Amino acid sequence: MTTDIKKYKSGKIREQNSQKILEAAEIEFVKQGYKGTSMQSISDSAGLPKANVHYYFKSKAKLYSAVLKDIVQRWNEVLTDMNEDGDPAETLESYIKNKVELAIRYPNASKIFATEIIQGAPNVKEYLRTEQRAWIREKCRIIQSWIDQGKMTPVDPEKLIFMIWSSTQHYADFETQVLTTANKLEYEPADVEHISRFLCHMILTGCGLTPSNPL
Amino acid sequence: MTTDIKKYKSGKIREQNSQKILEAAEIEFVKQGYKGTSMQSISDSAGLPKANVHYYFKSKAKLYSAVLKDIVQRWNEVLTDMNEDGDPAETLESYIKNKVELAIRYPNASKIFATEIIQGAPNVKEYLRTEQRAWIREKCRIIQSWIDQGKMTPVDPEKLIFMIWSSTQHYADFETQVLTTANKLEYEPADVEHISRFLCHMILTGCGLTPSNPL
DNA sequence: GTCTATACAAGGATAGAC
DNA sequence: GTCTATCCTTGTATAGAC
Repeated sequence: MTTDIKKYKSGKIREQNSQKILEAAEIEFVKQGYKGTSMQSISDSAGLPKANVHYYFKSKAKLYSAVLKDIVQRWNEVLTDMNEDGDPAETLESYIKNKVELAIRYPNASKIFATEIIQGAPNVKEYLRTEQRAWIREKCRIIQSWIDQGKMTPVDPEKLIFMIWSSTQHYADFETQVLTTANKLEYEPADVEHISRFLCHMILTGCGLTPSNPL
Repeated sequence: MTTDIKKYKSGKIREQNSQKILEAAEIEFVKQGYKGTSMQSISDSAGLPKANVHYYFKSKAKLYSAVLKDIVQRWNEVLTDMNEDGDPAETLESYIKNKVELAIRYPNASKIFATEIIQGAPNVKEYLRTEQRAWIREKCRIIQSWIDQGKMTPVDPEKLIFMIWSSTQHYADFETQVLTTANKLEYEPADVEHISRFLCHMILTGCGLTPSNPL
Protein backbone atom coordinates (compact mmCIF):
# COMPACT_ATOMS: atom_id res chain seq x y z
CA MET A 1 0.00 0.00 0.00
CA THR A 2 1.00 3.56 -0.73
CA THR A 3 0.60 4.59 2.88
CA ASP A 4 3.19 2.05 3.99
CA ILE A 5 5.76 3.26 1.48
CA LYS A 6 5.13 6.84 2.45
CA LYS A 7 5.44 6.01 6.12
CA TYR A 8 8.67 4.12 5.48
CA LYS A 9 10.18 6.96 3.50
CA SER A 10 9.11 9.50 6.06
CA GLY A 11 10.51 7.41 8.85
CA LYS A 12 13.83 7.33 7.11
CA ILE A 13 13.95 11.10 6.62
CA ARG A 14 12.91 11.55 10.21
CA GLU A 15 15.73 9.34 11.41
CA GLN A 16 18.33 11.01 9.22
CA ASN A 17 17.28 14.49 10.25
CA SER A 18 17.09 13.57 13.92
CA GLN A 19 20.58 12.17 13.68
CA LYS A 20 21.92 15.27 11.93
CA ILE A 21 20.36 17.46 14.61
CA LEU A 22 21.73 15.36 17.45
CA GLU A 23 25.25 15.52 16.06
CA ALA A 24 25.08 19.26 15.44
CA ALA A 25 23.61 19.81 18.91
CA GLU A 26 26.39 17.84 20.57
CA ILE A 27 29.02 20.05 18.96
CA GLU A 28 27.22 23.31 19.72
CA PHE A 29 26.44 22.39 23.34
CA VAL A 30 30.13 21.68 23.92
CA LYS A 31 31.27 24.99 22.45
CA GLN A 32 28.64 27.27 23.97
CA GLY A 33 27.14 25.41 26.90
CA TYR A 34 23.43 24.67 27.23
CA LYS A 35 22.09 28.22 27.58
CA GLY A 36 24.72 29.64 25.25
CA THR A 37 23.55 27.44 22.41
CA SER A 38 20.65 28.76 20.33
CA MET A 39 18.25 26.57 18.39
CA GLN A 40 19.28 28.75 15.44
CA SER A 41 22.93 27.74 15.64
CA ILE A 42 21.99 24.07 15.94
CA SER A 43 19.68 24.21 12.93
CA ASP A 44 22.27 26.17 10.92
CA SER A 45 24.91 23.62 11.80
CA ALA A 46 22.56 20.76 10.86
CA GLY A 47 21.54 22.48 7.60
CA LEU A 48 17.83 22.61 8.45
CA PRO A 49 15.33 25.39 9.22
CA LYS A 50 14.98 26.29 12.87
CA ALA A 51 11.35 25.19 13.02
CA ASN A 52 12.32 21.65 12.05
CA VAL A 53 14.44 21.27 15.12
CA HIS A 54 11.43 22.19 17.20
CA TYR A 55 9.31 19.85 15.14
CA TYR A 56 11.59 16.90 15.86
CA PHE A 57 12.53 17.57 19.47
CA LYS A 58 9.72 19.82 20.70
CA SER A 59 11.97 21.99 22.92
CA LYS A 60 15.59 22.83 23.61
CA ALA A 61 15.45 21.07 26.98
CA LYS A 62 14.20 17.85 25.37
CA LEU A 63 16.85 18.02 22.65
CA TYR A 64 19.51 18.38 25.32
CA SER A 65 18.09 15.42 27.23
CA ALA A 66 18.23 13.37 24.04
CA VAL A 67 21.89 14.30 23.54
CA LEU A 68 22.72 13.33 27.13
CA LYS A 69 20.83 10.03 26.80
CA ASP A 70 22.80 9.24 23.64
CA ILE A 71 26.07 9.88 25.45
CA VAL A 72 25.27 7.80 28.51
CA GLN A 73 24.17 4.91 26.26
CA ARG A 74 27.39 5.05 24.24
CA TRP A 75 29.38 4.92 27.48
CA ASN A 76 27.50 2.01 28.96
CA GLU A 77 28.17 -0.03 25.83
CA VAL A 78 31.92 0.09 26.35
CA LEU A 79 32.02 -0.88 30.01
CA THR A 80 34.61 -3.58 30.44
CA ASP A 81 33.62 -6.68 32.35
CA MET A 82 35.30 -7.08 35.67
CA ASN A 83 34.93 -10.10 37.88
CA GLU A 84 36.63 -11.26 41.05
CA ASP A 85 38.18 -14.34 39.40
CA GLY A 86 39.82 -12.26 36.68
CA ASP A 87 43.39 -11.01 36.70
CA PRO A 88 43.62 -7.47 38.17
CA ALA A 89 46.49 -6.38 35.93
CA GLU A 90 44.82 -7.56 32.72
CA THR A 91 41.41 -6.18 33.69
CA LEU A 92 42.66 -2.75 34.75
CA GLU A 93 44.91 -2.48 31.71
CA SER A 94 42.16 -3.21 29.23
CA TYR A 95 39.82 -0.84 31.08
CA ILE A 96 42.36 1.99 30.99
CA LYS A 97 43.06 1.40 27.29
CA ASN A 98 39.35 1.44 26.48
CA LYS A 99 38.87 4.68 28.37
CA VAL A 100 41.77 6.39 26.60
CA GLU A 101 40.53 5.29 23.17
CA LEU A 102 37.03 6.48 24.01
CA ALA A 103 38.30 9.83 25.31
CA ILE A 104 40.31 10.55 22.18
CA ARG A 105 37.67 9.23 19.80
CA TYR A 106 34.61 10.88 21.31
CA PRO A 107 35.90 13.89 23.22
CA ASN A 108 32.57 15.72 22.93
CA ALA A 109 30.70 13.05 24.84
CA SER A 110 33.17 13.35 27.68
CA LYS A 111 33.08 17.16 27.52
CA ILE A 112 29.29 17.44 27.73
CA PHE A 113 29.19 15.04 30.63
CA ALA A 114 31.99 16.93 32.39
CA THR A 115 30.18 20.25 31.95
CA GLU A 116 27.06 18.68 33.41
CA ILE A 117 28.88 17.50 36.52
CA ILE A 118 30.76 20.78 36.95
CA GLN A 119 27.48 22.69 36.95
CA GLY A 120 26.13 20.44 39.68
CA ALA A 121 24.63 17.69 37.51
CA PRO A 122 21.22 19.37 37.18
CA ASN A 123 20.14 16.86 34.55
CA VAL A 124 21.99 13.71 35.57
CA LYS A 125 21.88 13.82 39.35
CA GLU A 126 19.37 11.00 39.39
CA TYR A 127 21.58 8.88 37.14
CA LEU A 128 24.58 9.50 39.41
CA ARG A 129 22.59 8.63 42.51
CA THR A 130 21.22 5.36 41.16
CA GLU A 131 22.82 3.62 38.17
CA GLN A 132 26.29 5.09 38.36
CA ARG A 133 26.57 4.71 42.12
CA ALA A 134 25.53 1.07 41.81
CA TRP A 135 28.11 0.52 39.05
CA ILE A 136 30.88 2.03 41.18
CA ARG A 137 29.88 0.06 44.28
CA GLU A 138 29.93 -3.18 42.28
CA LYS A 139 33.39 -2.51 40.84
CA CYS A 140 34.68 -1.50 44.28
CA ARG A 141 33.45 -4.82 45.63
CA ILE A 142 35.44 -6.67 42.95
CA ILE A 143 38.60 -4.65 43.53
CA GLN A 144 38.27 -5.21 47.26
CA SER A 145 38.00 -8.95 46.68
CA TRP A 146 41.24 -8.81 44.66
CA ILE A 147 42.86 -7.05 47.62
CA ASP A 148 41.46 -9.62 50.05
CA GLN A 149 42.88 -12.40 47.86
CA GLY A 150 46.29 -10.71 48.09
CA LYS A 151 46.34 -10.10 44.34
CA MET A 152 47.17 -6.39 44.69
CA THR A 153 48.21 -3.62 47.10
CA PRO A 154 45.40 -2.49 49.42
CA VAL A 155 44.40 0.86 47.91
CA ASP A 156 41.02 2.58 48.26
CA PRO A 157 38.99 1.13 45.34
CA GLU A 158 36.78 4.20 44.93
CA LYS A 159 39.76 6.54 44.69
CA LEU A 160 41.36 4.14 42.23
CA ILE A 161 38.32 4.31 39.96
CA PHE A 162 38.24 8.11 40.17
CA MET A 163 41.92 8.23 39.33
CA ILE A 164 41.40 6.11 36.22
CA TRP A 165 38.47 8.26 35.16
CA SER A 166 40.14 11.60 35.77
CA SER A 167 43.48 10.74 34.20
CA THR A 168 41.92 9.24 31.06
CA GLN A 169 39.10 11.76 30.57
CA HIS A 170 41.62 14.55 30.94
CA TYR A 171 42.76 13.84 27.39
CA ALA A 172 39.21 14.51 26.17
CA ASP A 173 38.08 17.35 28.41
CA PHE A 174 41.40 19.22 28.46
CA GLU A 175 42.24 18.37 24.85
CA THR A 176 42.79 22.04 24.12
CA GLN A 177 45.29 22.39 26.94
CA VAL A 178 47.18 19.19 26.11
CA LEU A 179 47.41 20.05 22.42
CA THR A 180 48.32 23.69 23.00
CA THR A 181 51.12 22.67 25.36
CA ALA A 182 52.48 20.19 22.81
CA ASN A 183 51.98 22.72 20.01
CA LYS A 184 49.85 20.22 18.07
CA LEU A 185 46.57 20.65 16.20
CA GLU A 186 45.24 17.18 16.93
CA TYR A 187 46.18 13.87 18.49
CA GLU A 188 48.25 11.48 16.42
CA PRO A 189 47.52 7.74 16.24
CA ALA A 190 50.64 6.95 18.29
CA ASP A 191 49.46 9.23 21.12
CA VAL A 192 46.73 6.80 22.18
CA GLU A 193 49.37 4.11 22.63
CA HIS A 194 51.78 6.37 24.53
CA ILE A 195 49.12 7.70 26.86
CA SER A 196 47.76 4.22 27.55
CA ARG A 197 51.20 2.85 28.34
CA PHE A 198 52.03 5.72 30.64
CA LEU A 199 48.76 5.51 32.55
CA CYS A 200 48.91 1.70 32.75
CA HIS A 201 52.44 1.93 34.12
CA MET A 202 51.57 4.51 36.77
CA ILE A 203 48.30 3.01 37.93
CA LEU A 204 49.31 -0.65 37.86
CA THR A 205 52.61 0.03 39.60
CA GLY A 206 50.74 1.97 42.26
CA CYS A 207 48.56 -1.11 42.77
CA GLY A 208 51.61 -3.36 43.07
CA LEU A 209 50.90 -4.93 39.68
CA THR A 210 53.11 -5.38 36.62
CA PRO A 211 52.06 -3.68 33.38
CA SER A 212 52.35 -5.87 30.28
CA ASN A 213 54.05 -3.19 28.16
CA PRO A 214 57.22 -1.24 28.92
CA LEU A 215 57.16 2.57 28.90
CA MET B 1 40.05 68.38 52.40
CA THR B 2 36.52 67.12 52.03
CA THR B 3 37.18 65.89 48.54
CA ASP B 4 39.91 63.60 49.74
CA ILE B 5 37.70 62.07 52.38
CA LYS B 6 34.95 61.60 49.83
CA LYS B 7 37.29 60.02 47.37
CA TYR B 8 38.63 57.70 50.05
CA LYS B 9 35.16 56.66 51.14
CA SER B 10 34.05 56.17 47.59
CA GLY B 11 37.13 54.15 46.81
CA LYS B 12 36.34 51.86 49.68
CA ILE B 13 32.73 51.36 48.59
CA ARG B 14 33.92 50.77 45.08
CA GLU B 15 36.29 48.06 46.22
CA GLN B 16 33.74 46.37 48.43
CA ASN B 17 31.09 46.38 45.72
CA SER B 18 33.53 45.18 43.08
CA GLN B 19 34.51 42.34 45.38
CA LYS B 20 30.89 41.40 46.08
CA ILE B 21 30.16 41.37 42.36
CA LEU B 22 33.23 39.28 41.55
CA GLU B 23 32.32 36.67 44.15
CA ALA B 24 28.70 36.52 43.03
CA ALA B 25 29.78 36.29 39.40
CA GLU B 26 32.15 33.42 40.09
CA ILE B 27 29.35 31.38 41.65
CA GLU B 28 26.83 32.18 38.92
CA PHE B 29 29.25 31.53 36.04
CA VAL B 30 29.97 28.08 37.47
CA LYS B 31 26.32 27.13 37.80
CA GLN B 32 25.04 28.52 34.51
CA GLY B 33 28.03 28.96 32.24
CA TYR B 34 28.99 32.29 30.66
CA LYS B 35 26.02 32.82 28.37
CA GLY B 36 23.64 31.17 30.79
CA THR B 37 24.43 33.73 33.47
CA SER B 38 22.47 36.98 33.31
CA MET B 39 23.70 40.28 34.69
CA GLN B 40 20.41 40.26 36.59
CA SER B 41 21.24 37.04 38.47
CA ILE B 42 24.71 38.34 39.31
CA SER B 43 23.39 41.64 40.62
CA ASP B 44 20.63 39.87 42.58
CA SER B 45 23.19 37.54 44.09
CA ALA B 46 25.44 40.48 44.95
CA GLY B 47 22.52 42.50 46.38
CA LEU B 48 22.94 45.43 43.98
CA PRO B 49 20.91 46.87 41.11
CA LYS B 50 21.72 45.56 37.66
CA ALA B 51 22.96 48.92 36.41
CA ASN B 52 25.64 49.00 39.08
CA VAL B 53 27.23 45.86 37.75
CA HIS B 54 27.46 47.58 34.37
CA TYR B 55 28.78 50.67 36.04
CA TYR B 56 31.62 48.78 37.72
CA PHE B 57 32.56 46.34 34.98
CA LYS B 58 31.23 48.01 31.82
CA SER B 59 30.14 44.75 30.17
CA LYS B 60 29.48 41.10 30.88
CA ALA B 61 32.53 40.09 28.85
CA LYS B 62 34.80 42.37 30.90
CA LEU B 63 33.34 41.10 34.16
CA TYR B 64 34.04 37.55 33.05
CA SER B 65 37.60 38.48 32.11
CA ALA B 66 38.06 39.99 35.56
CA VAL B 67 36.83 36.77 37.18
CA LEU B 68 39.23 34.71 35.07
CA LYS B 69 42.13 37.03 35.87
CA ASP B 70 41.39 36.69 39.59
CA ILE B 71 41.46 32.90 39.29
CA VAL B 72 44.69 32.69 37.34
CA GLN B 73 46.35 35.04 39.85
CA ARG B 74 45.21 32.94 42.81
CA TRP B 75 46.64 29.85 41.12
CA ASN B 76 49.97 31.37 40.32
CA GLU B 77 50.41 32.35 43.96
CA VAL B 78 50.37 28.75 45.11
CA LEU B 79 52.84 27.32 42.62
CA THR B 80 55.33 25.24 44.51
CA ASP B 81 58.99 25.82 43.82
CA MET B 82 60.75 23.03 42.03
CA ASN B 83 64.43 22.89 41.33
CA GLU B 84 66.77 20.25 40.01
CA ASP B 85 68.77 19.98 43.24
CA GLY B 86 65.65 19.31 45.30
CA ASP B 87 64.36 15.91 46.32
CA PRO B 88 61.81 14.56 43.80
CA ALA B 89 59.72 12.72 46.40
CA GLU B 90 59.46 15.72 48.71
CA THR B 91 58.81 18.18 45.91
CA LEU B 92 56.12 16.10 44.21
CA GLU B 93 54.44 15.27 47.50
CA SER B 94 54.16 18.87 48.58
CA TYR B 95 52.92 19.87 45.12
CA ILE B 96 50.21 17.19 45.16
CA LYS B 97 49.12 18.16 48.66
CA ASN B 98 48.90 21.83 47.69
CA LYS B 99 46.82 20.99 44.64
CA VAL B 100 44.39 18.83 46.64
CA GLU B 101 43.94 21.52 49.28
CA LEU B 102 43.39 24.14 46.62
CA ALA B 103 40.89 21.97 44.75
CA ILE B 104 38.80 21.33 47.83
CA ARG B 105 39.08 24.87 49.14
CA TYR B 106 38.37 26.77 45.91
CA PRO B 107 36.42 24.37 43.73
CA ASN B 108 34.81 27.21 41.78
CA ALA B 109 38.13 28.50 40.52
CA SER B 110 38.97 25.08 39.17
CA LYS B 111 35.48 24.65 37.71
CA ILE B 112 35.50 27.92 35.79
CA PHE B 113 38.92 27.18 34.40
CA ALA B 114 37.85 23.66 33.43
CA THR B 115 34.76 24.96 31.65
CA GLU B 116 36.95 27.42 29.75
CA ILE B 117 39.28 24.68 28.53
CA ILE B 118 36.43 22.31 27.68
CA GLN B 119 34.87 24.96 25.46
CA GLY B 120 38.13 25.39 23.60
CA ALA B 121 39.73 28.05 25.82
CA PRO B 122 38.22 31.01 23.90
CA ASN B 123 39.38 33.46 26.58
CA VAL B 124 42.58 31.85 27.86
CA LYS B 125 44.13 30.37 24.73
CA GLU B 126 46.80 33.05 24.76
CA TYR B 127 47.63 32.31 28.40
CA LEU B 128 47.91 28.58 27.62
CA ARG B 129 50.12 29.23 24.62
CA THR B 130 52.54 31.52 26.43
CA GLU B 131 52.75 31.59 30.25
CA GLN B 132 51.35 28.16 31.00
CA ARG B 133 53.31 26.42 28.25
CA ALA B 134 56.50 28.03 29.54
CA TRP B 135 55.68 26.92 33.10
CA ILE B 136 55.12 23.34 31.97
CA ARG B 137 58.28 23.28 29.84
CA GLU B 138 60.33 24.54 32.78
CA LYS B 139 58.94 21.91 35.18
CA CYS B 140 59.46 19.19 32.56
CA ARG B 141 63.10 20.23 32.32
CA ILE B 142 63.53 19.83 36.07
CA ILE B 143 61.79 16.44 36.17
CA GLN B 144 63.93 15.30 33.25
CA SER B 145 67.06 16.35 35.12
CA TRP B 146 65.95 14.23 38.10
CA ILE B 147 65.55 11.30 35.71
CA ASP B 148 68.98 11.94 34.19
CA GLN B 149 70.46 11.99 37.69
CA GLY B 150 68.90 8.56 38.31
CA LYS B 151 66.71 9.97 41.09
CA MET B 152 63.48 8.53 39.64
CA THR B 153 62.00 6.18 37.04
CA PRO B 154 62.12 7.59 33.49
CA VAL B 155 58.50 8.60 32.91
CA ASP B 156 57.25 11.24 30.45
CA PRO B 157 57.40 14.48 32.53
CA GLU B 158 54.55 16.15 30.65
CA LYS B 159 52.20 13.22 31.17
CA LEU B 160 53.21 13.16 34.82
CA ILE B 161 52.21 16.80 35.26
CA PHE B 162 48.89 16.21 33.50
CA MET B 163 48.26 13.20 35.73
CA ILE B 164 48.84 15.28 38.85
CA TRP B 165 46.56 18.03 37.56
CA SER B 166 43.75 15.76 36.43
CA SER B 167 43.70 13.52 39.49
CA THR B 168 43.75 16.43 41.95
CA GLN B 169 41.41 18.81 40.10
CA HIS B 170 38.94 15.95 39.74
CA TYR B 171 37.98 16.47 43.39
CA ALA B 172 37.00 20.07 42.57
CA ASP B 173 35.47 19.75 39.11
CA PHE B 174 33.67 16.45 39.74
CA GLU B 175 32.84 17.30 43.34
CA THR B 176 29.18 16.54 42.68
CA GLN B 177 29.99 13.09 41.35
CA VAL B 178 32.43 12.22 44.14
CA LEU B 179 30.03 13.39 46.86
CA THR B 180 26.97 11.77 45.30
CA THR B 181 28.79 8.45 45.04
CA ALA B 182 29.85 8.65 48.66
CA ASN B 183 26.38 9.85 49.68
CA LYS B 184 27.87 12.94 51.32
CA LEU B 185 26.83 16.59 51.24
CA GLU B 186 30.33 18.02 51.47
CA TYR B 187 33.94 17.02 52.00
CA GLU B 188 35.10 16.37 55.55
CA PRO B 189 38.42 17.68 56.90
CA ALA B 190 39.87 14.15 56.91
CA ASP B 191 39.10 13.72 53.20
CA VAL B 192 41.88 16.11 52.14
CA GLU B 193 44.38 13.96 54.02
CA HIS B 194 43.05 10.67 52.62
CA ILE B 195 42.98 11.91 49.06
CA SER B 196 46.49 13.40 49.34
CA ARG B 197 47.91 10.19 50.75
CA PHE B 198 46.28 8.04 48.10
CA LEU B 199 47.45 10.25 45.23
CA CYS B 200 50.96 10.60 46.69
CA HIS B 201 51.19 6.83 47.03
CA MET B 202 50.04 6.13 43.46
CA ILE B 203 52.04 8.84 41.73
CA LEU B 204 55.27 8.52 43.72
CA THR B 205 55.26 4.73 43.47
CA GLY B 206 54.76 5.02 39.73
CA CYS B 207 57.85 7.25 39.65
CA GLY B 208 59.89 4.72 41.63
CA LEU B 209 59.84 6.98 44.71
CA THR B 210 58.81 6.31 48.29
CA PRO B 211 55.92 8.32 49.75
CA SER B 212 56.53 9.66 53.25
CA ASN B 213 53.13 8.60 54.62
CA PRO B 214 51.56 5.12 54.58
CA LEU B 215 48.14 4.61 53.02
C1' DG C 1 5.83 16.40 6.54
C1' DT C 2 8.35 20.95 5.80
C1' DC C 3 9.23 25.78 6.19
C1' DT C 4 8.02 31.07 6.54
C1' DA C 5 6.46 34.57 9.37
C1' DT C 6 5.56 36.13 13.74
C1' DA C 7 4.29 36.42 18.77
C1' DC C 8 6.26 36.87 23.07
C1' DA C 9 9.86 36.85 26.65
C1' DA C 10 14.52 37.66 28.42
C1' DG C 11 18.69 39.83 28.61
C1' DG C 12 22.52 43.36 27.67
C1' DA C 13 23.24 47.93 27.71
C1' DT C 14 22.52 52.96 28.45
C1' DA C 15 20.25 57.61 29.17
C1' DG C 16 19.04 60.47 32.44
C1' DA C 17 16.90 61.39 37.06
C1' DC C 18 18.37 61.71 41.77
C1' DG D 1 28.33 57.95 42.63
C1' DT D 2 23.79 55.35 42.43
C1' DC D 3 19.59 53.61 40.52
C1' DT D 4 15.05 53.73 37.56
C1' DA D 5 13.15 53.42 33.18
C1' DT D 6 13.73 52.15 28.63
C1' DC D 7 15.75 50.68 24.12
C1' DC D 8 17.04 47.08 21.22
C1' DT D 9 18.67 42.59 20.14
C1' DT D 10 18.35 37.77 20.44
C1' DG D 11 16.10 33.58 21.31
C1' DT D 12 12.24 30.16 22.10
C1' DA D 13 8.28 28.65 20.36
C1' DT D 14 4.23 28.23 17.36
C1' DA D 15 0.56 29.29 13.89
C1' DG D 16 -0.44 28.62 9.50
C1' DA D 17 0.92 28.48 4.48
C1' DC D 18 2.62 25.11 1.23
